[in-house]
Amino acid sequence: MANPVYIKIVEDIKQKVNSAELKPGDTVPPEAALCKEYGVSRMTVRKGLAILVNEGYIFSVPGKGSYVQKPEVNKYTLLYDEMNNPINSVDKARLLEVNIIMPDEKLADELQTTRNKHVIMIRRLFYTDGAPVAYDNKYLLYSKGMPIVEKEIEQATFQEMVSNSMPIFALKKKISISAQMPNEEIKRYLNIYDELALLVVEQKLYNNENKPIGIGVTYYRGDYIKLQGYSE
Amino acid sequence: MANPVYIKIVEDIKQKVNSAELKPGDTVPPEAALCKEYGVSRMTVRKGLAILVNEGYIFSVPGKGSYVQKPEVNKYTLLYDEMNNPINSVDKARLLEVNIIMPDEKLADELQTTRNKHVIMIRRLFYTDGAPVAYDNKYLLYSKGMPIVEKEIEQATFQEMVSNSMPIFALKKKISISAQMPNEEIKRYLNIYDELALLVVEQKLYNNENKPIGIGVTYYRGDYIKLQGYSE
DNA sequence: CAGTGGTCTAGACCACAGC
DNA sequence: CTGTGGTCTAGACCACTGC
Repeated sequence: MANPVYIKIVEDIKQKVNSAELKPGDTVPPEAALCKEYGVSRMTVRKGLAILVNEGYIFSVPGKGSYVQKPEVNKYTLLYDEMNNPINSVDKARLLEVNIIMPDEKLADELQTTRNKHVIMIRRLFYTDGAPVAYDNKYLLYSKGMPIVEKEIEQATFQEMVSNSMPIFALKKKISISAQMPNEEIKRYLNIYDELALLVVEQKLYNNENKPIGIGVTYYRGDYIKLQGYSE
Repeated sequence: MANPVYIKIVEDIKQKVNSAELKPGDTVPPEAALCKEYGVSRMTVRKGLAILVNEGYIFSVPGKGSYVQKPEVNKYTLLYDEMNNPINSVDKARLLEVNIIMPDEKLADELQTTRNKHVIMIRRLFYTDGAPVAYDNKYLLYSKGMPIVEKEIEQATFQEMVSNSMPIFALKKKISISAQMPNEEIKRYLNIYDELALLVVEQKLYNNENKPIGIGVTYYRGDYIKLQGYSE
């Protein structure tokens, strides 16, 4: 028993929850009671409860007590890297086009900017074993320090493209995943002759004031990519 | 400034990280220094640092110090509910088949069971506005207390199917997402006459000893579903 | 050895719930 | 009012690191 006391408290309560001895909505014994039960000071008990709060097992209401939380059954941790996925990896990227453009109305709207502000457009192809596996299209609000040198852009992930002008920690991202059929242009780029589905991943990057700074769509050959996630 | 001191400490350090004044790998000032700087006791400083550890900003090494963490750029929180997604919801489910079967070798292997153990097979269709939008296929290890009453199964999510026999908190889940073309059977079920891609979501459920207790695959019409996630 | 973080105590005062 | 959780103190001892 090298474990600290608060870990014991955490494990005991987890076990009670997992065995349904404590059900969602039930009250956890008050801190004072746990102090007595384990013969420890209140700070030690609170450290244990803090861990349970963090892991989503319980929540506390000041003045009332601590309660067993309803589990968040629909939340998963998804691992997504533009150029690496569990069944395949991009080994080469080729720049099709990089341009500074004025956004059309739809794009200006999505980026919460105006039509007279510069936007960098990047179009790339990703390759695995010499074969094109994904078509990638990004739009970035132009700001100083951005890489517009082709060499720098070619192999960069979305994060890396903006990280020159802002620290990566301040980035918020949204992602949305869907399945589509390829249009003629994408069929050409990805050498698709038969029927093949695309996995489409849209990314939107925001700064820490929640202003969008870039959007991107990557179209993956369905036989190339598999995204994976987990919960607990 | 109604905020407690430790929140102030958290915000100050976050700001330093976000502004690149502290870069990944840099040392955070030792606790004793922060105590002096803020004129508070060590426990208060430690509470602040604990939050930063939890949020992935820093990590601590006993005997050495605390360091700024490299951000986990590839982790997203994905919201996935079999019957609800951001652009649509299932309003009706129809049971195609429920059966107790003996698994073939591949299935027995995936469920880490043997071919003489009972497995429940469930096949369903999900509907939105009267039209079929997804075909769902699940295999559950049979255990006592499981719902094999058709009424109960029809509208149940994967979690709910097993929650009678085990508390939902003890569930671990893996999910994998891909895009495929429908086969003839699925085309029939989902009324697909043209070219339409499927978004395929595989789920695998484990108990808290990491033994698989069920696997399921749901085939969604690509024009029906969009999965969404976020980071930060 | 001194400096670091990890654990823990035995108090304190506060704001808030509910009676 | 009592009981609850939230914040905070001023110490303590430990194990580990690096010199």
